[in-house]
Amino acid sequence: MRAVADKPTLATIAEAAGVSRTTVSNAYNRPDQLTPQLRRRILDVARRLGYPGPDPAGRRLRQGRAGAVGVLLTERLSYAFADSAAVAFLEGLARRCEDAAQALLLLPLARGEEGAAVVRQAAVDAFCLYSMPDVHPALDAALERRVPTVVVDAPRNDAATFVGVEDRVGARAVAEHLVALGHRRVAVIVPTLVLDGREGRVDAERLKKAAYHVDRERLEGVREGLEAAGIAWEEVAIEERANSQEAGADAARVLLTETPRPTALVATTDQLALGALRGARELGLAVPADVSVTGFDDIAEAGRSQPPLTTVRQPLVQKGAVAGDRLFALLASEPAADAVLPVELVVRASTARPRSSDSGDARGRHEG
Amino acid sequence: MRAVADKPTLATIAEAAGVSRTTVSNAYNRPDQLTPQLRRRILDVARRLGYPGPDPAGRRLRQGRAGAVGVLLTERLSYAFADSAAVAFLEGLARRCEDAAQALLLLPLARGEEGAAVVRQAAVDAFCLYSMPDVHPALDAALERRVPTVVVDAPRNDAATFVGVEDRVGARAVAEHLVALGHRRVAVIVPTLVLDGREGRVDAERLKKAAYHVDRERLEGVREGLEAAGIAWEEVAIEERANSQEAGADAARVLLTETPRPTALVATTDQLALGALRGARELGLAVPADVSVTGFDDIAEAGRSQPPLTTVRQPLVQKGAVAGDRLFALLASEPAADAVLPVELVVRASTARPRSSDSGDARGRHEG
DNA sequence: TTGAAAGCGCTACCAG
DNA sequence: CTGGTAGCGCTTTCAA
Repeated sequence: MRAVADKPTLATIAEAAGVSRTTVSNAYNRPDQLTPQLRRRILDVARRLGYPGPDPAGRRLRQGRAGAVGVLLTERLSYAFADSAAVAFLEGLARRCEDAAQALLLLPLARGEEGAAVVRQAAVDAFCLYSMPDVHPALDAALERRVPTVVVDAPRNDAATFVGVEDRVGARAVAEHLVALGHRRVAVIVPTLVLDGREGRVDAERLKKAAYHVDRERLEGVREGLEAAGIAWEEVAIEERANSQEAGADAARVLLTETPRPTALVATTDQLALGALRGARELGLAVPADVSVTGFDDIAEAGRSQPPLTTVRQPLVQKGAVAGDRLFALLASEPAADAVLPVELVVRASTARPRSSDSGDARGRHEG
Repeated sequence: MRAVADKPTLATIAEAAGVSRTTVSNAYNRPDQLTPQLRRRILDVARRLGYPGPDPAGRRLRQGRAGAVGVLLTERLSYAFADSAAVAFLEGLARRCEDAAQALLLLPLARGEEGAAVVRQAAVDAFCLYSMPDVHPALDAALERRVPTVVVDAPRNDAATFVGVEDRVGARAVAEHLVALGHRRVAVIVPTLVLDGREGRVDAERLKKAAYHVDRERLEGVREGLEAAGIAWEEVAIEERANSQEAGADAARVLLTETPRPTALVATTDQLALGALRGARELGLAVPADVSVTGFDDIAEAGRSQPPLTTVRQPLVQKGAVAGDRLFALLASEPAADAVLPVELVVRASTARPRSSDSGDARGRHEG
């Protein structure tokens, strides 16, 4: 007497239906290989015994394909969902996955060895690494798996196809735009540069430790744009904050209550910029009359804020779609070239000439 | 001579290192079971041979656990990422998954048999079904898997734990709020009710076909609130649109150019309501002076719009976290009771008394 | 159209 | 601390 309590398997059904395991398997996966009546009979037996269909684990092992793409997002998975840019990227990637009937395995990214273990054990055919820090155990673990891998934004790696945007070009364009308007006293707000999550003023040493390629590029772009106009980078105040609107507002409050007050705030993400807009308003400052504010990314909300945000548009959804294209090309053993997508300065109403009394930075020198 | 080109497996490494497969396995999974030197030697051999570590598929089969939770989102996966409410839900769910070191397998939801196949083949330990239509092949496929399952929002099912919110209560509160302000001519905007994606005016027949429990509940709540004030439900105009701001603006333009013009627009999602705000503005109508607008969900943007949106707050992130709690309780063979989370009417600046000339619906009768 | 045999790559168990 | 054995549940030949 066999134990009825055991979970039924293909063999259970085969025996109960008086056919071979092959036939049961075919009933599920190749309906054309057996008569409809037999198929029906087998499926009925399966239902009666509570058989949930062929166990994916067995099939996976046998077929050698997982049917899923692994995704590593920046750092904490839950943070990614609070970041419009990451979500828009996922939207694009998901479109391609839908077309290919592939699932998206989002991996939780614990710091340290544990995070690496999750990646090593992930049942995936490929990896998509989105905006990861330069060094991270999970990153190495993914690369060691030697499956087709696409890196989005960072870090660039010989073993993986790269998809990114012209971060530096965009940031420089923002700086040049402000300079052209006559701004000389510019302050910068960036998302936390290092995994320690520290917030506050960024000094040269801290800058060197910046863990994300994207942050470094955008800062470098701003620097190029300002220095080209003869503005000393060392004197530009940089505040780092968690990448949220609340934090952006806080950074703006800090920067805008310093003397001399900056005439322009360059945030390297729209989230921070939208927060800065609010922070300025809370101080009773008008944007752009009292202070100009710029962002980066052009998330949907950037075009709807009051005032609408001057920012750098990067094709977020398209970036996800391109990453998906590259991934599936790789999976099909086709070549997948790196892609660097163009950005575009979008001038809206959050930037304007500084008040004439504010232009130049002479007063700043006096008070400094 | 064995083919060197073959992908290395545990056995390959074991042979090359002159140890058993067990020992190699232990080197990866139970470092404390062998001397550091031996472990190091084995790992070196593995690296040299390009062995990417134990294949997850084999382990899965052996251990019987997948290490992932399957998620089915509404309809198209890519649409979900464009829906702030769904994204906030995912944020909450992701938090719990991180804590449990479980991955999130997002399944692409093709219509028809193909969609069901994806679900049947998904390597997961549990399912979370988020706001699915009443009938969908993938839904049945998930339930047939007989793994722990949590249904969020809909459809309620005996085989799964339910997590939802007081949709009807919230919608009724909105209607009562408007009625209390003196509104009599109210029009409604809902997301597309049926999977055919049709947009436009909703008649009684169409209403009966509504595929989503949430939509039905919210409409029912509005109806209750209006009828309690003696407003005839049959005369309330209902427009259905894709759940985007653009579509909401379009619906508002249609409704607000009809005669008599409604004095209040009730949208059953914030996305639609935010669009309606814009639609009204584009017609040169002031909110709330000329027309009141309400939403549902209280997504982040609802508090930042111009004017800030009167809406019903549902705890989106918390809903995801609770779903995760239930899921992991189920996985631990613990009881997991249904949860219906409370909602709260949040009155902001998008609602006000109608102009005195507009109050009552007498004029409407004349013109109709 | 059906069935028998042969593993896919791994880990749990138990004996040394 | 190490190794041999025995499957996990499935699909894919190939032969009948």
